[in-house]
Amino acid sequence: MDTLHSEMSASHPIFGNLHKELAHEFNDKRHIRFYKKKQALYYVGNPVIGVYFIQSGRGKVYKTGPEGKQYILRLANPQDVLGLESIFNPIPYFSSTAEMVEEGWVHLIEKQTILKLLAKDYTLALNLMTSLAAQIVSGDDERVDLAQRAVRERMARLLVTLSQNYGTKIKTGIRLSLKLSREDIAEMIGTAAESAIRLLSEFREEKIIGVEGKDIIILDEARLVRVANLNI
Amino acid sequence: MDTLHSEMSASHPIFGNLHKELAHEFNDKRHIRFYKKKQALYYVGNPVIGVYFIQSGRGKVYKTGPEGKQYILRLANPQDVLGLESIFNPIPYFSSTAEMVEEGWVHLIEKQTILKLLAKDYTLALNLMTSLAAQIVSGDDERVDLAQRAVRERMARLLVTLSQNYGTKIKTGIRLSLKLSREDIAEMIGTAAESAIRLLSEFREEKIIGVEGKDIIILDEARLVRVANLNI
DNA sequence: CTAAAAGCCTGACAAAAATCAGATTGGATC
DNA sequence: GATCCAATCTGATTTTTGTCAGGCTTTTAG
Repeated sequence: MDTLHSEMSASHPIFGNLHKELAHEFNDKRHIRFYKKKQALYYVGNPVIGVYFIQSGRGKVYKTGPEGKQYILRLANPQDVLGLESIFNPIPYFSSTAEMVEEGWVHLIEKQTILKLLAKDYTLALNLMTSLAAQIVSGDDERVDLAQRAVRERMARLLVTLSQNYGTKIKTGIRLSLKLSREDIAEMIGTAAESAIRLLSEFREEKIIGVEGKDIIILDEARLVRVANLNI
Repeated sequence: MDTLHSEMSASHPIFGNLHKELAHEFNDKRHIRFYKKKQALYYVGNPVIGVYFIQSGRGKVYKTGPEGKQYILRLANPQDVLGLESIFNPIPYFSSTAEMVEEGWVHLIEKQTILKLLAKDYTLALNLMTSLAAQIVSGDDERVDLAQRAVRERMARLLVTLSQNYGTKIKTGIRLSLKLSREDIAEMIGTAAESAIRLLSEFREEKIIGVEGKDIIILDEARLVRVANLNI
């Protein structure tokens, strides 16, 4: 099957630009597996095995707070790598849980494979550090948002970010076909599901977005950016 | 002067364990400078020059939110390195601002020095990734806190964390001699200064802490941990 | 197909925290 | 020591957001 034999793309932000032989070694060492929706890649507290490369489908990484409520730290698209922070963290257990939001094929790359290749190719180290650094910077931004912005702003900002990363242009605007529940959306901005629902209804009444089942259509992106109060 | 000629410790989490010759090269390439209280090491948006190693004194790293209010992302002790996430972030500008809270000596290690040494010693890359990963994990924890915990819990948690990292044991408890204003404290947990003051007064009435000027004495750590609702 | 469950939505109310206003203290400066 | 300015503190009020309760709709499972 095609999916099983595909090589890692040369232009990939982490695994691209590696020496030919290393790239091949990488491909030999991968374990590939199909995950269903809601199936976990790894659980918080479990021993770290390696990192997960999403070939198809979508994942989410979350932590559970004191009252048992999830907080979604990041979403993962095809080509994204999950669990990086855990393999380098001194504590050898996963610091979060990852599960699929949409089913798909996922490669497991074992920790020792990464470490072995790291020692051989300096490019991989640089790529990994770049990826980790980007994760820190976006996490820092989100912390400022959580600390200082109202829920309405955070929701607007989330929709803007999601539409940039996962949206597809259609005649009337930008379509978001993420299979996220209202609860998931609420958990991405740290609010109650009811508040998230209310806000989406408000945005709908204000003609900023349209809703078609689970899909959200961004109708007035400029307005949304204004609500998000982003100074980009 | 002693301070100027000290070598980087062999046991340092980032610069320790390097090959002898590299360690020496490192020491040659450092720029060392004295910074006064409130003096900035770098500003958000400025081009990245390198990373900053705190030899003595204390620093804080912060971002400014939409209403001009600061959010303090992390404090830095002697031996800590600031600006790592910015030198590997693809965008070549600092993503935050860093300034001294207490005066001290700080080494600037230029970006190209780091990159050059990285290519030669795989240990440095591992150390750096470990440091970045730890930063991600603690940032993730704080995001969950901001999203799901009440201000009172966050304040308790902050005091616990600060006492662990910066506290000194005295007869009556643990003394925190950070020169932080109430506003600074509020900005570390994302609340208004008034709320922070009120909470500290509450804790004082409840005999959980004592206040002597800017110093805070943790009188009842067990109780504080309970208020923080930490499941460690 | 039908029942049961899960998810979505809305209103009413309660709680948490921000804002505003003013009083008091403390430290720096002359 | 007297004065000024900033930081701290407290109370009153408003705003925001969470919680609870109930109805409706869509999926899922048998």
